Amino acid sequence: MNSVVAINHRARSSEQKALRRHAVLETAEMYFKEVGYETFSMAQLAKKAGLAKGTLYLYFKTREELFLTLYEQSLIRWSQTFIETLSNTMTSKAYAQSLYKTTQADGVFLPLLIRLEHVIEHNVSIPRLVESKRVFIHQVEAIAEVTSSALRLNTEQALEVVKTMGVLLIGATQTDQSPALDNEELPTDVQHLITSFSSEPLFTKNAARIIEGIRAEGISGV
Amino acid sequence: MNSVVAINHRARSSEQKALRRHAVLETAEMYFKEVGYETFSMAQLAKKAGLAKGTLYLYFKTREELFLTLYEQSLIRWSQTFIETLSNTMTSKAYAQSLYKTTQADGVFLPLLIRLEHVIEHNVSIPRLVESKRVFIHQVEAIAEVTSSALRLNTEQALEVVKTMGVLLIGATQTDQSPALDNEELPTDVQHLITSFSSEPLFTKNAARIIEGIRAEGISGV
DNA sequence: TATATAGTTGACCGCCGGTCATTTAATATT
DNA sequence: AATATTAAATGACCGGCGGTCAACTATATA
Repeated sequence: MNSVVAINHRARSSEQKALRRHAVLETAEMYFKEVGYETFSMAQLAKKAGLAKGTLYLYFKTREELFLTLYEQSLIRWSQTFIETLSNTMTSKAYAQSLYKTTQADGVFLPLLIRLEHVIEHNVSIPRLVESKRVFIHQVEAIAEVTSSALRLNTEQALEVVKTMGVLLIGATQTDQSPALDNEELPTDVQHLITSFSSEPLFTKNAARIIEGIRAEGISGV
Repeated sequence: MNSVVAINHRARSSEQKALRRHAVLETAEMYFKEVGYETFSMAQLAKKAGLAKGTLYLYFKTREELFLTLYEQSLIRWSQTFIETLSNTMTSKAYAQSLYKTTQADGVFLPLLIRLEHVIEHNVSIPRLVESKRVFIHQVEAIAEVTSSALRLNTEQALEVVKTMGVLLIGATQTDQSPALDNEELPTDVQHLITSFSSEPLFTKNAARIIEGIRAEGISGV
């Protein structure tokens, strides 16, 4: 039940506070993976972390600032993982597949990315938002640099690819968020619709089209 | 305050009930345009509609079923508008621009589309969900048919274009959902980021790339 | 006018995110 | 060792949420 193992009693030094904050984030991530964004409650998190609800608000101003922190962590974590999968010469398809696969493997990144702009950012202080955007800029630039050599594009093109992949990813994985209707309670026409919106081919096919489009524009000088 | 003009007293016939339901939906749409999805409350809606809260639940099982209905209405409305803008021979760019412009013009369609799969569909009965999916299928097919002649693509290609445009639209307009920070309280690097994610060029550029990609695949027989 | 039917109501429920006076553990001072 | 000081932690409390349902009452019928 109690996931706060680092500190048993009061956190006094800033070091101890950082540890406690970290422990809360770990518990929150586990809990989030269990129940998802909408069901996640601060009272439940407090219980799971072995703290009182009020204590959570000593470490995070709002529920959304907590989620923004989780998002940042997952963005950084995923970026590193993705970059490690990139080699010096790749096809657009291989690039897109690796991007898709690594985002899917991280159980936190995509669900938070999808909710970032229309939910999470709306209950967060402006300085905190600015800080988060800067983390985003930094990660995008890091990915763009490796993308440049992976796909043999100039810096500008690589940057556009990375930004566009993010956009496409959000759109393509939207369908994965539908309620799980494992059983065969759906009529065949609707089942067919759902399979035709399968996110994996939807993403990889169009990612390749976009990358090739950007590459072609670079050649012709558009 | 009271937007229910059609019926002053009890709705007894199924006709009157339909009228009242319709009046509630109209009030809900106005109210939604005012405050958006997260702030929208059933108690406030009841007040604005001049009804008791409990009465709303005679016409809609849940808040989400109400939103699903608003979404369906806006989908149908937008589809018709969009189809009317299509001519028999268009460039990919003109097609994409018209699609973008018409969705932006409808203040309800996009905000609900974005929340459809990960919020709205999760508190809705399965029969109602199936019904909604069928409306979606029908609209997609109608748009695909006109798209086919507008972009000179075969049926299959046109269908893929329409589905993909939806995905891209959701991704590209994500940034528009960020909190409005009109003033100059943001540092220039973050401002630059935001403008570089401007949804209009993001959508139209990549829409054109994807359409041309699909067209090219058709020619080469991929 | 009396009765039956069914549309409407709003007090009520459990739970939410968030607050803050109070408690109390850990440190500093004597 | 005893005491004073500090601030981390607490949890009762707040307003508001989506949703429910016994009671009420407007209307149609007899």
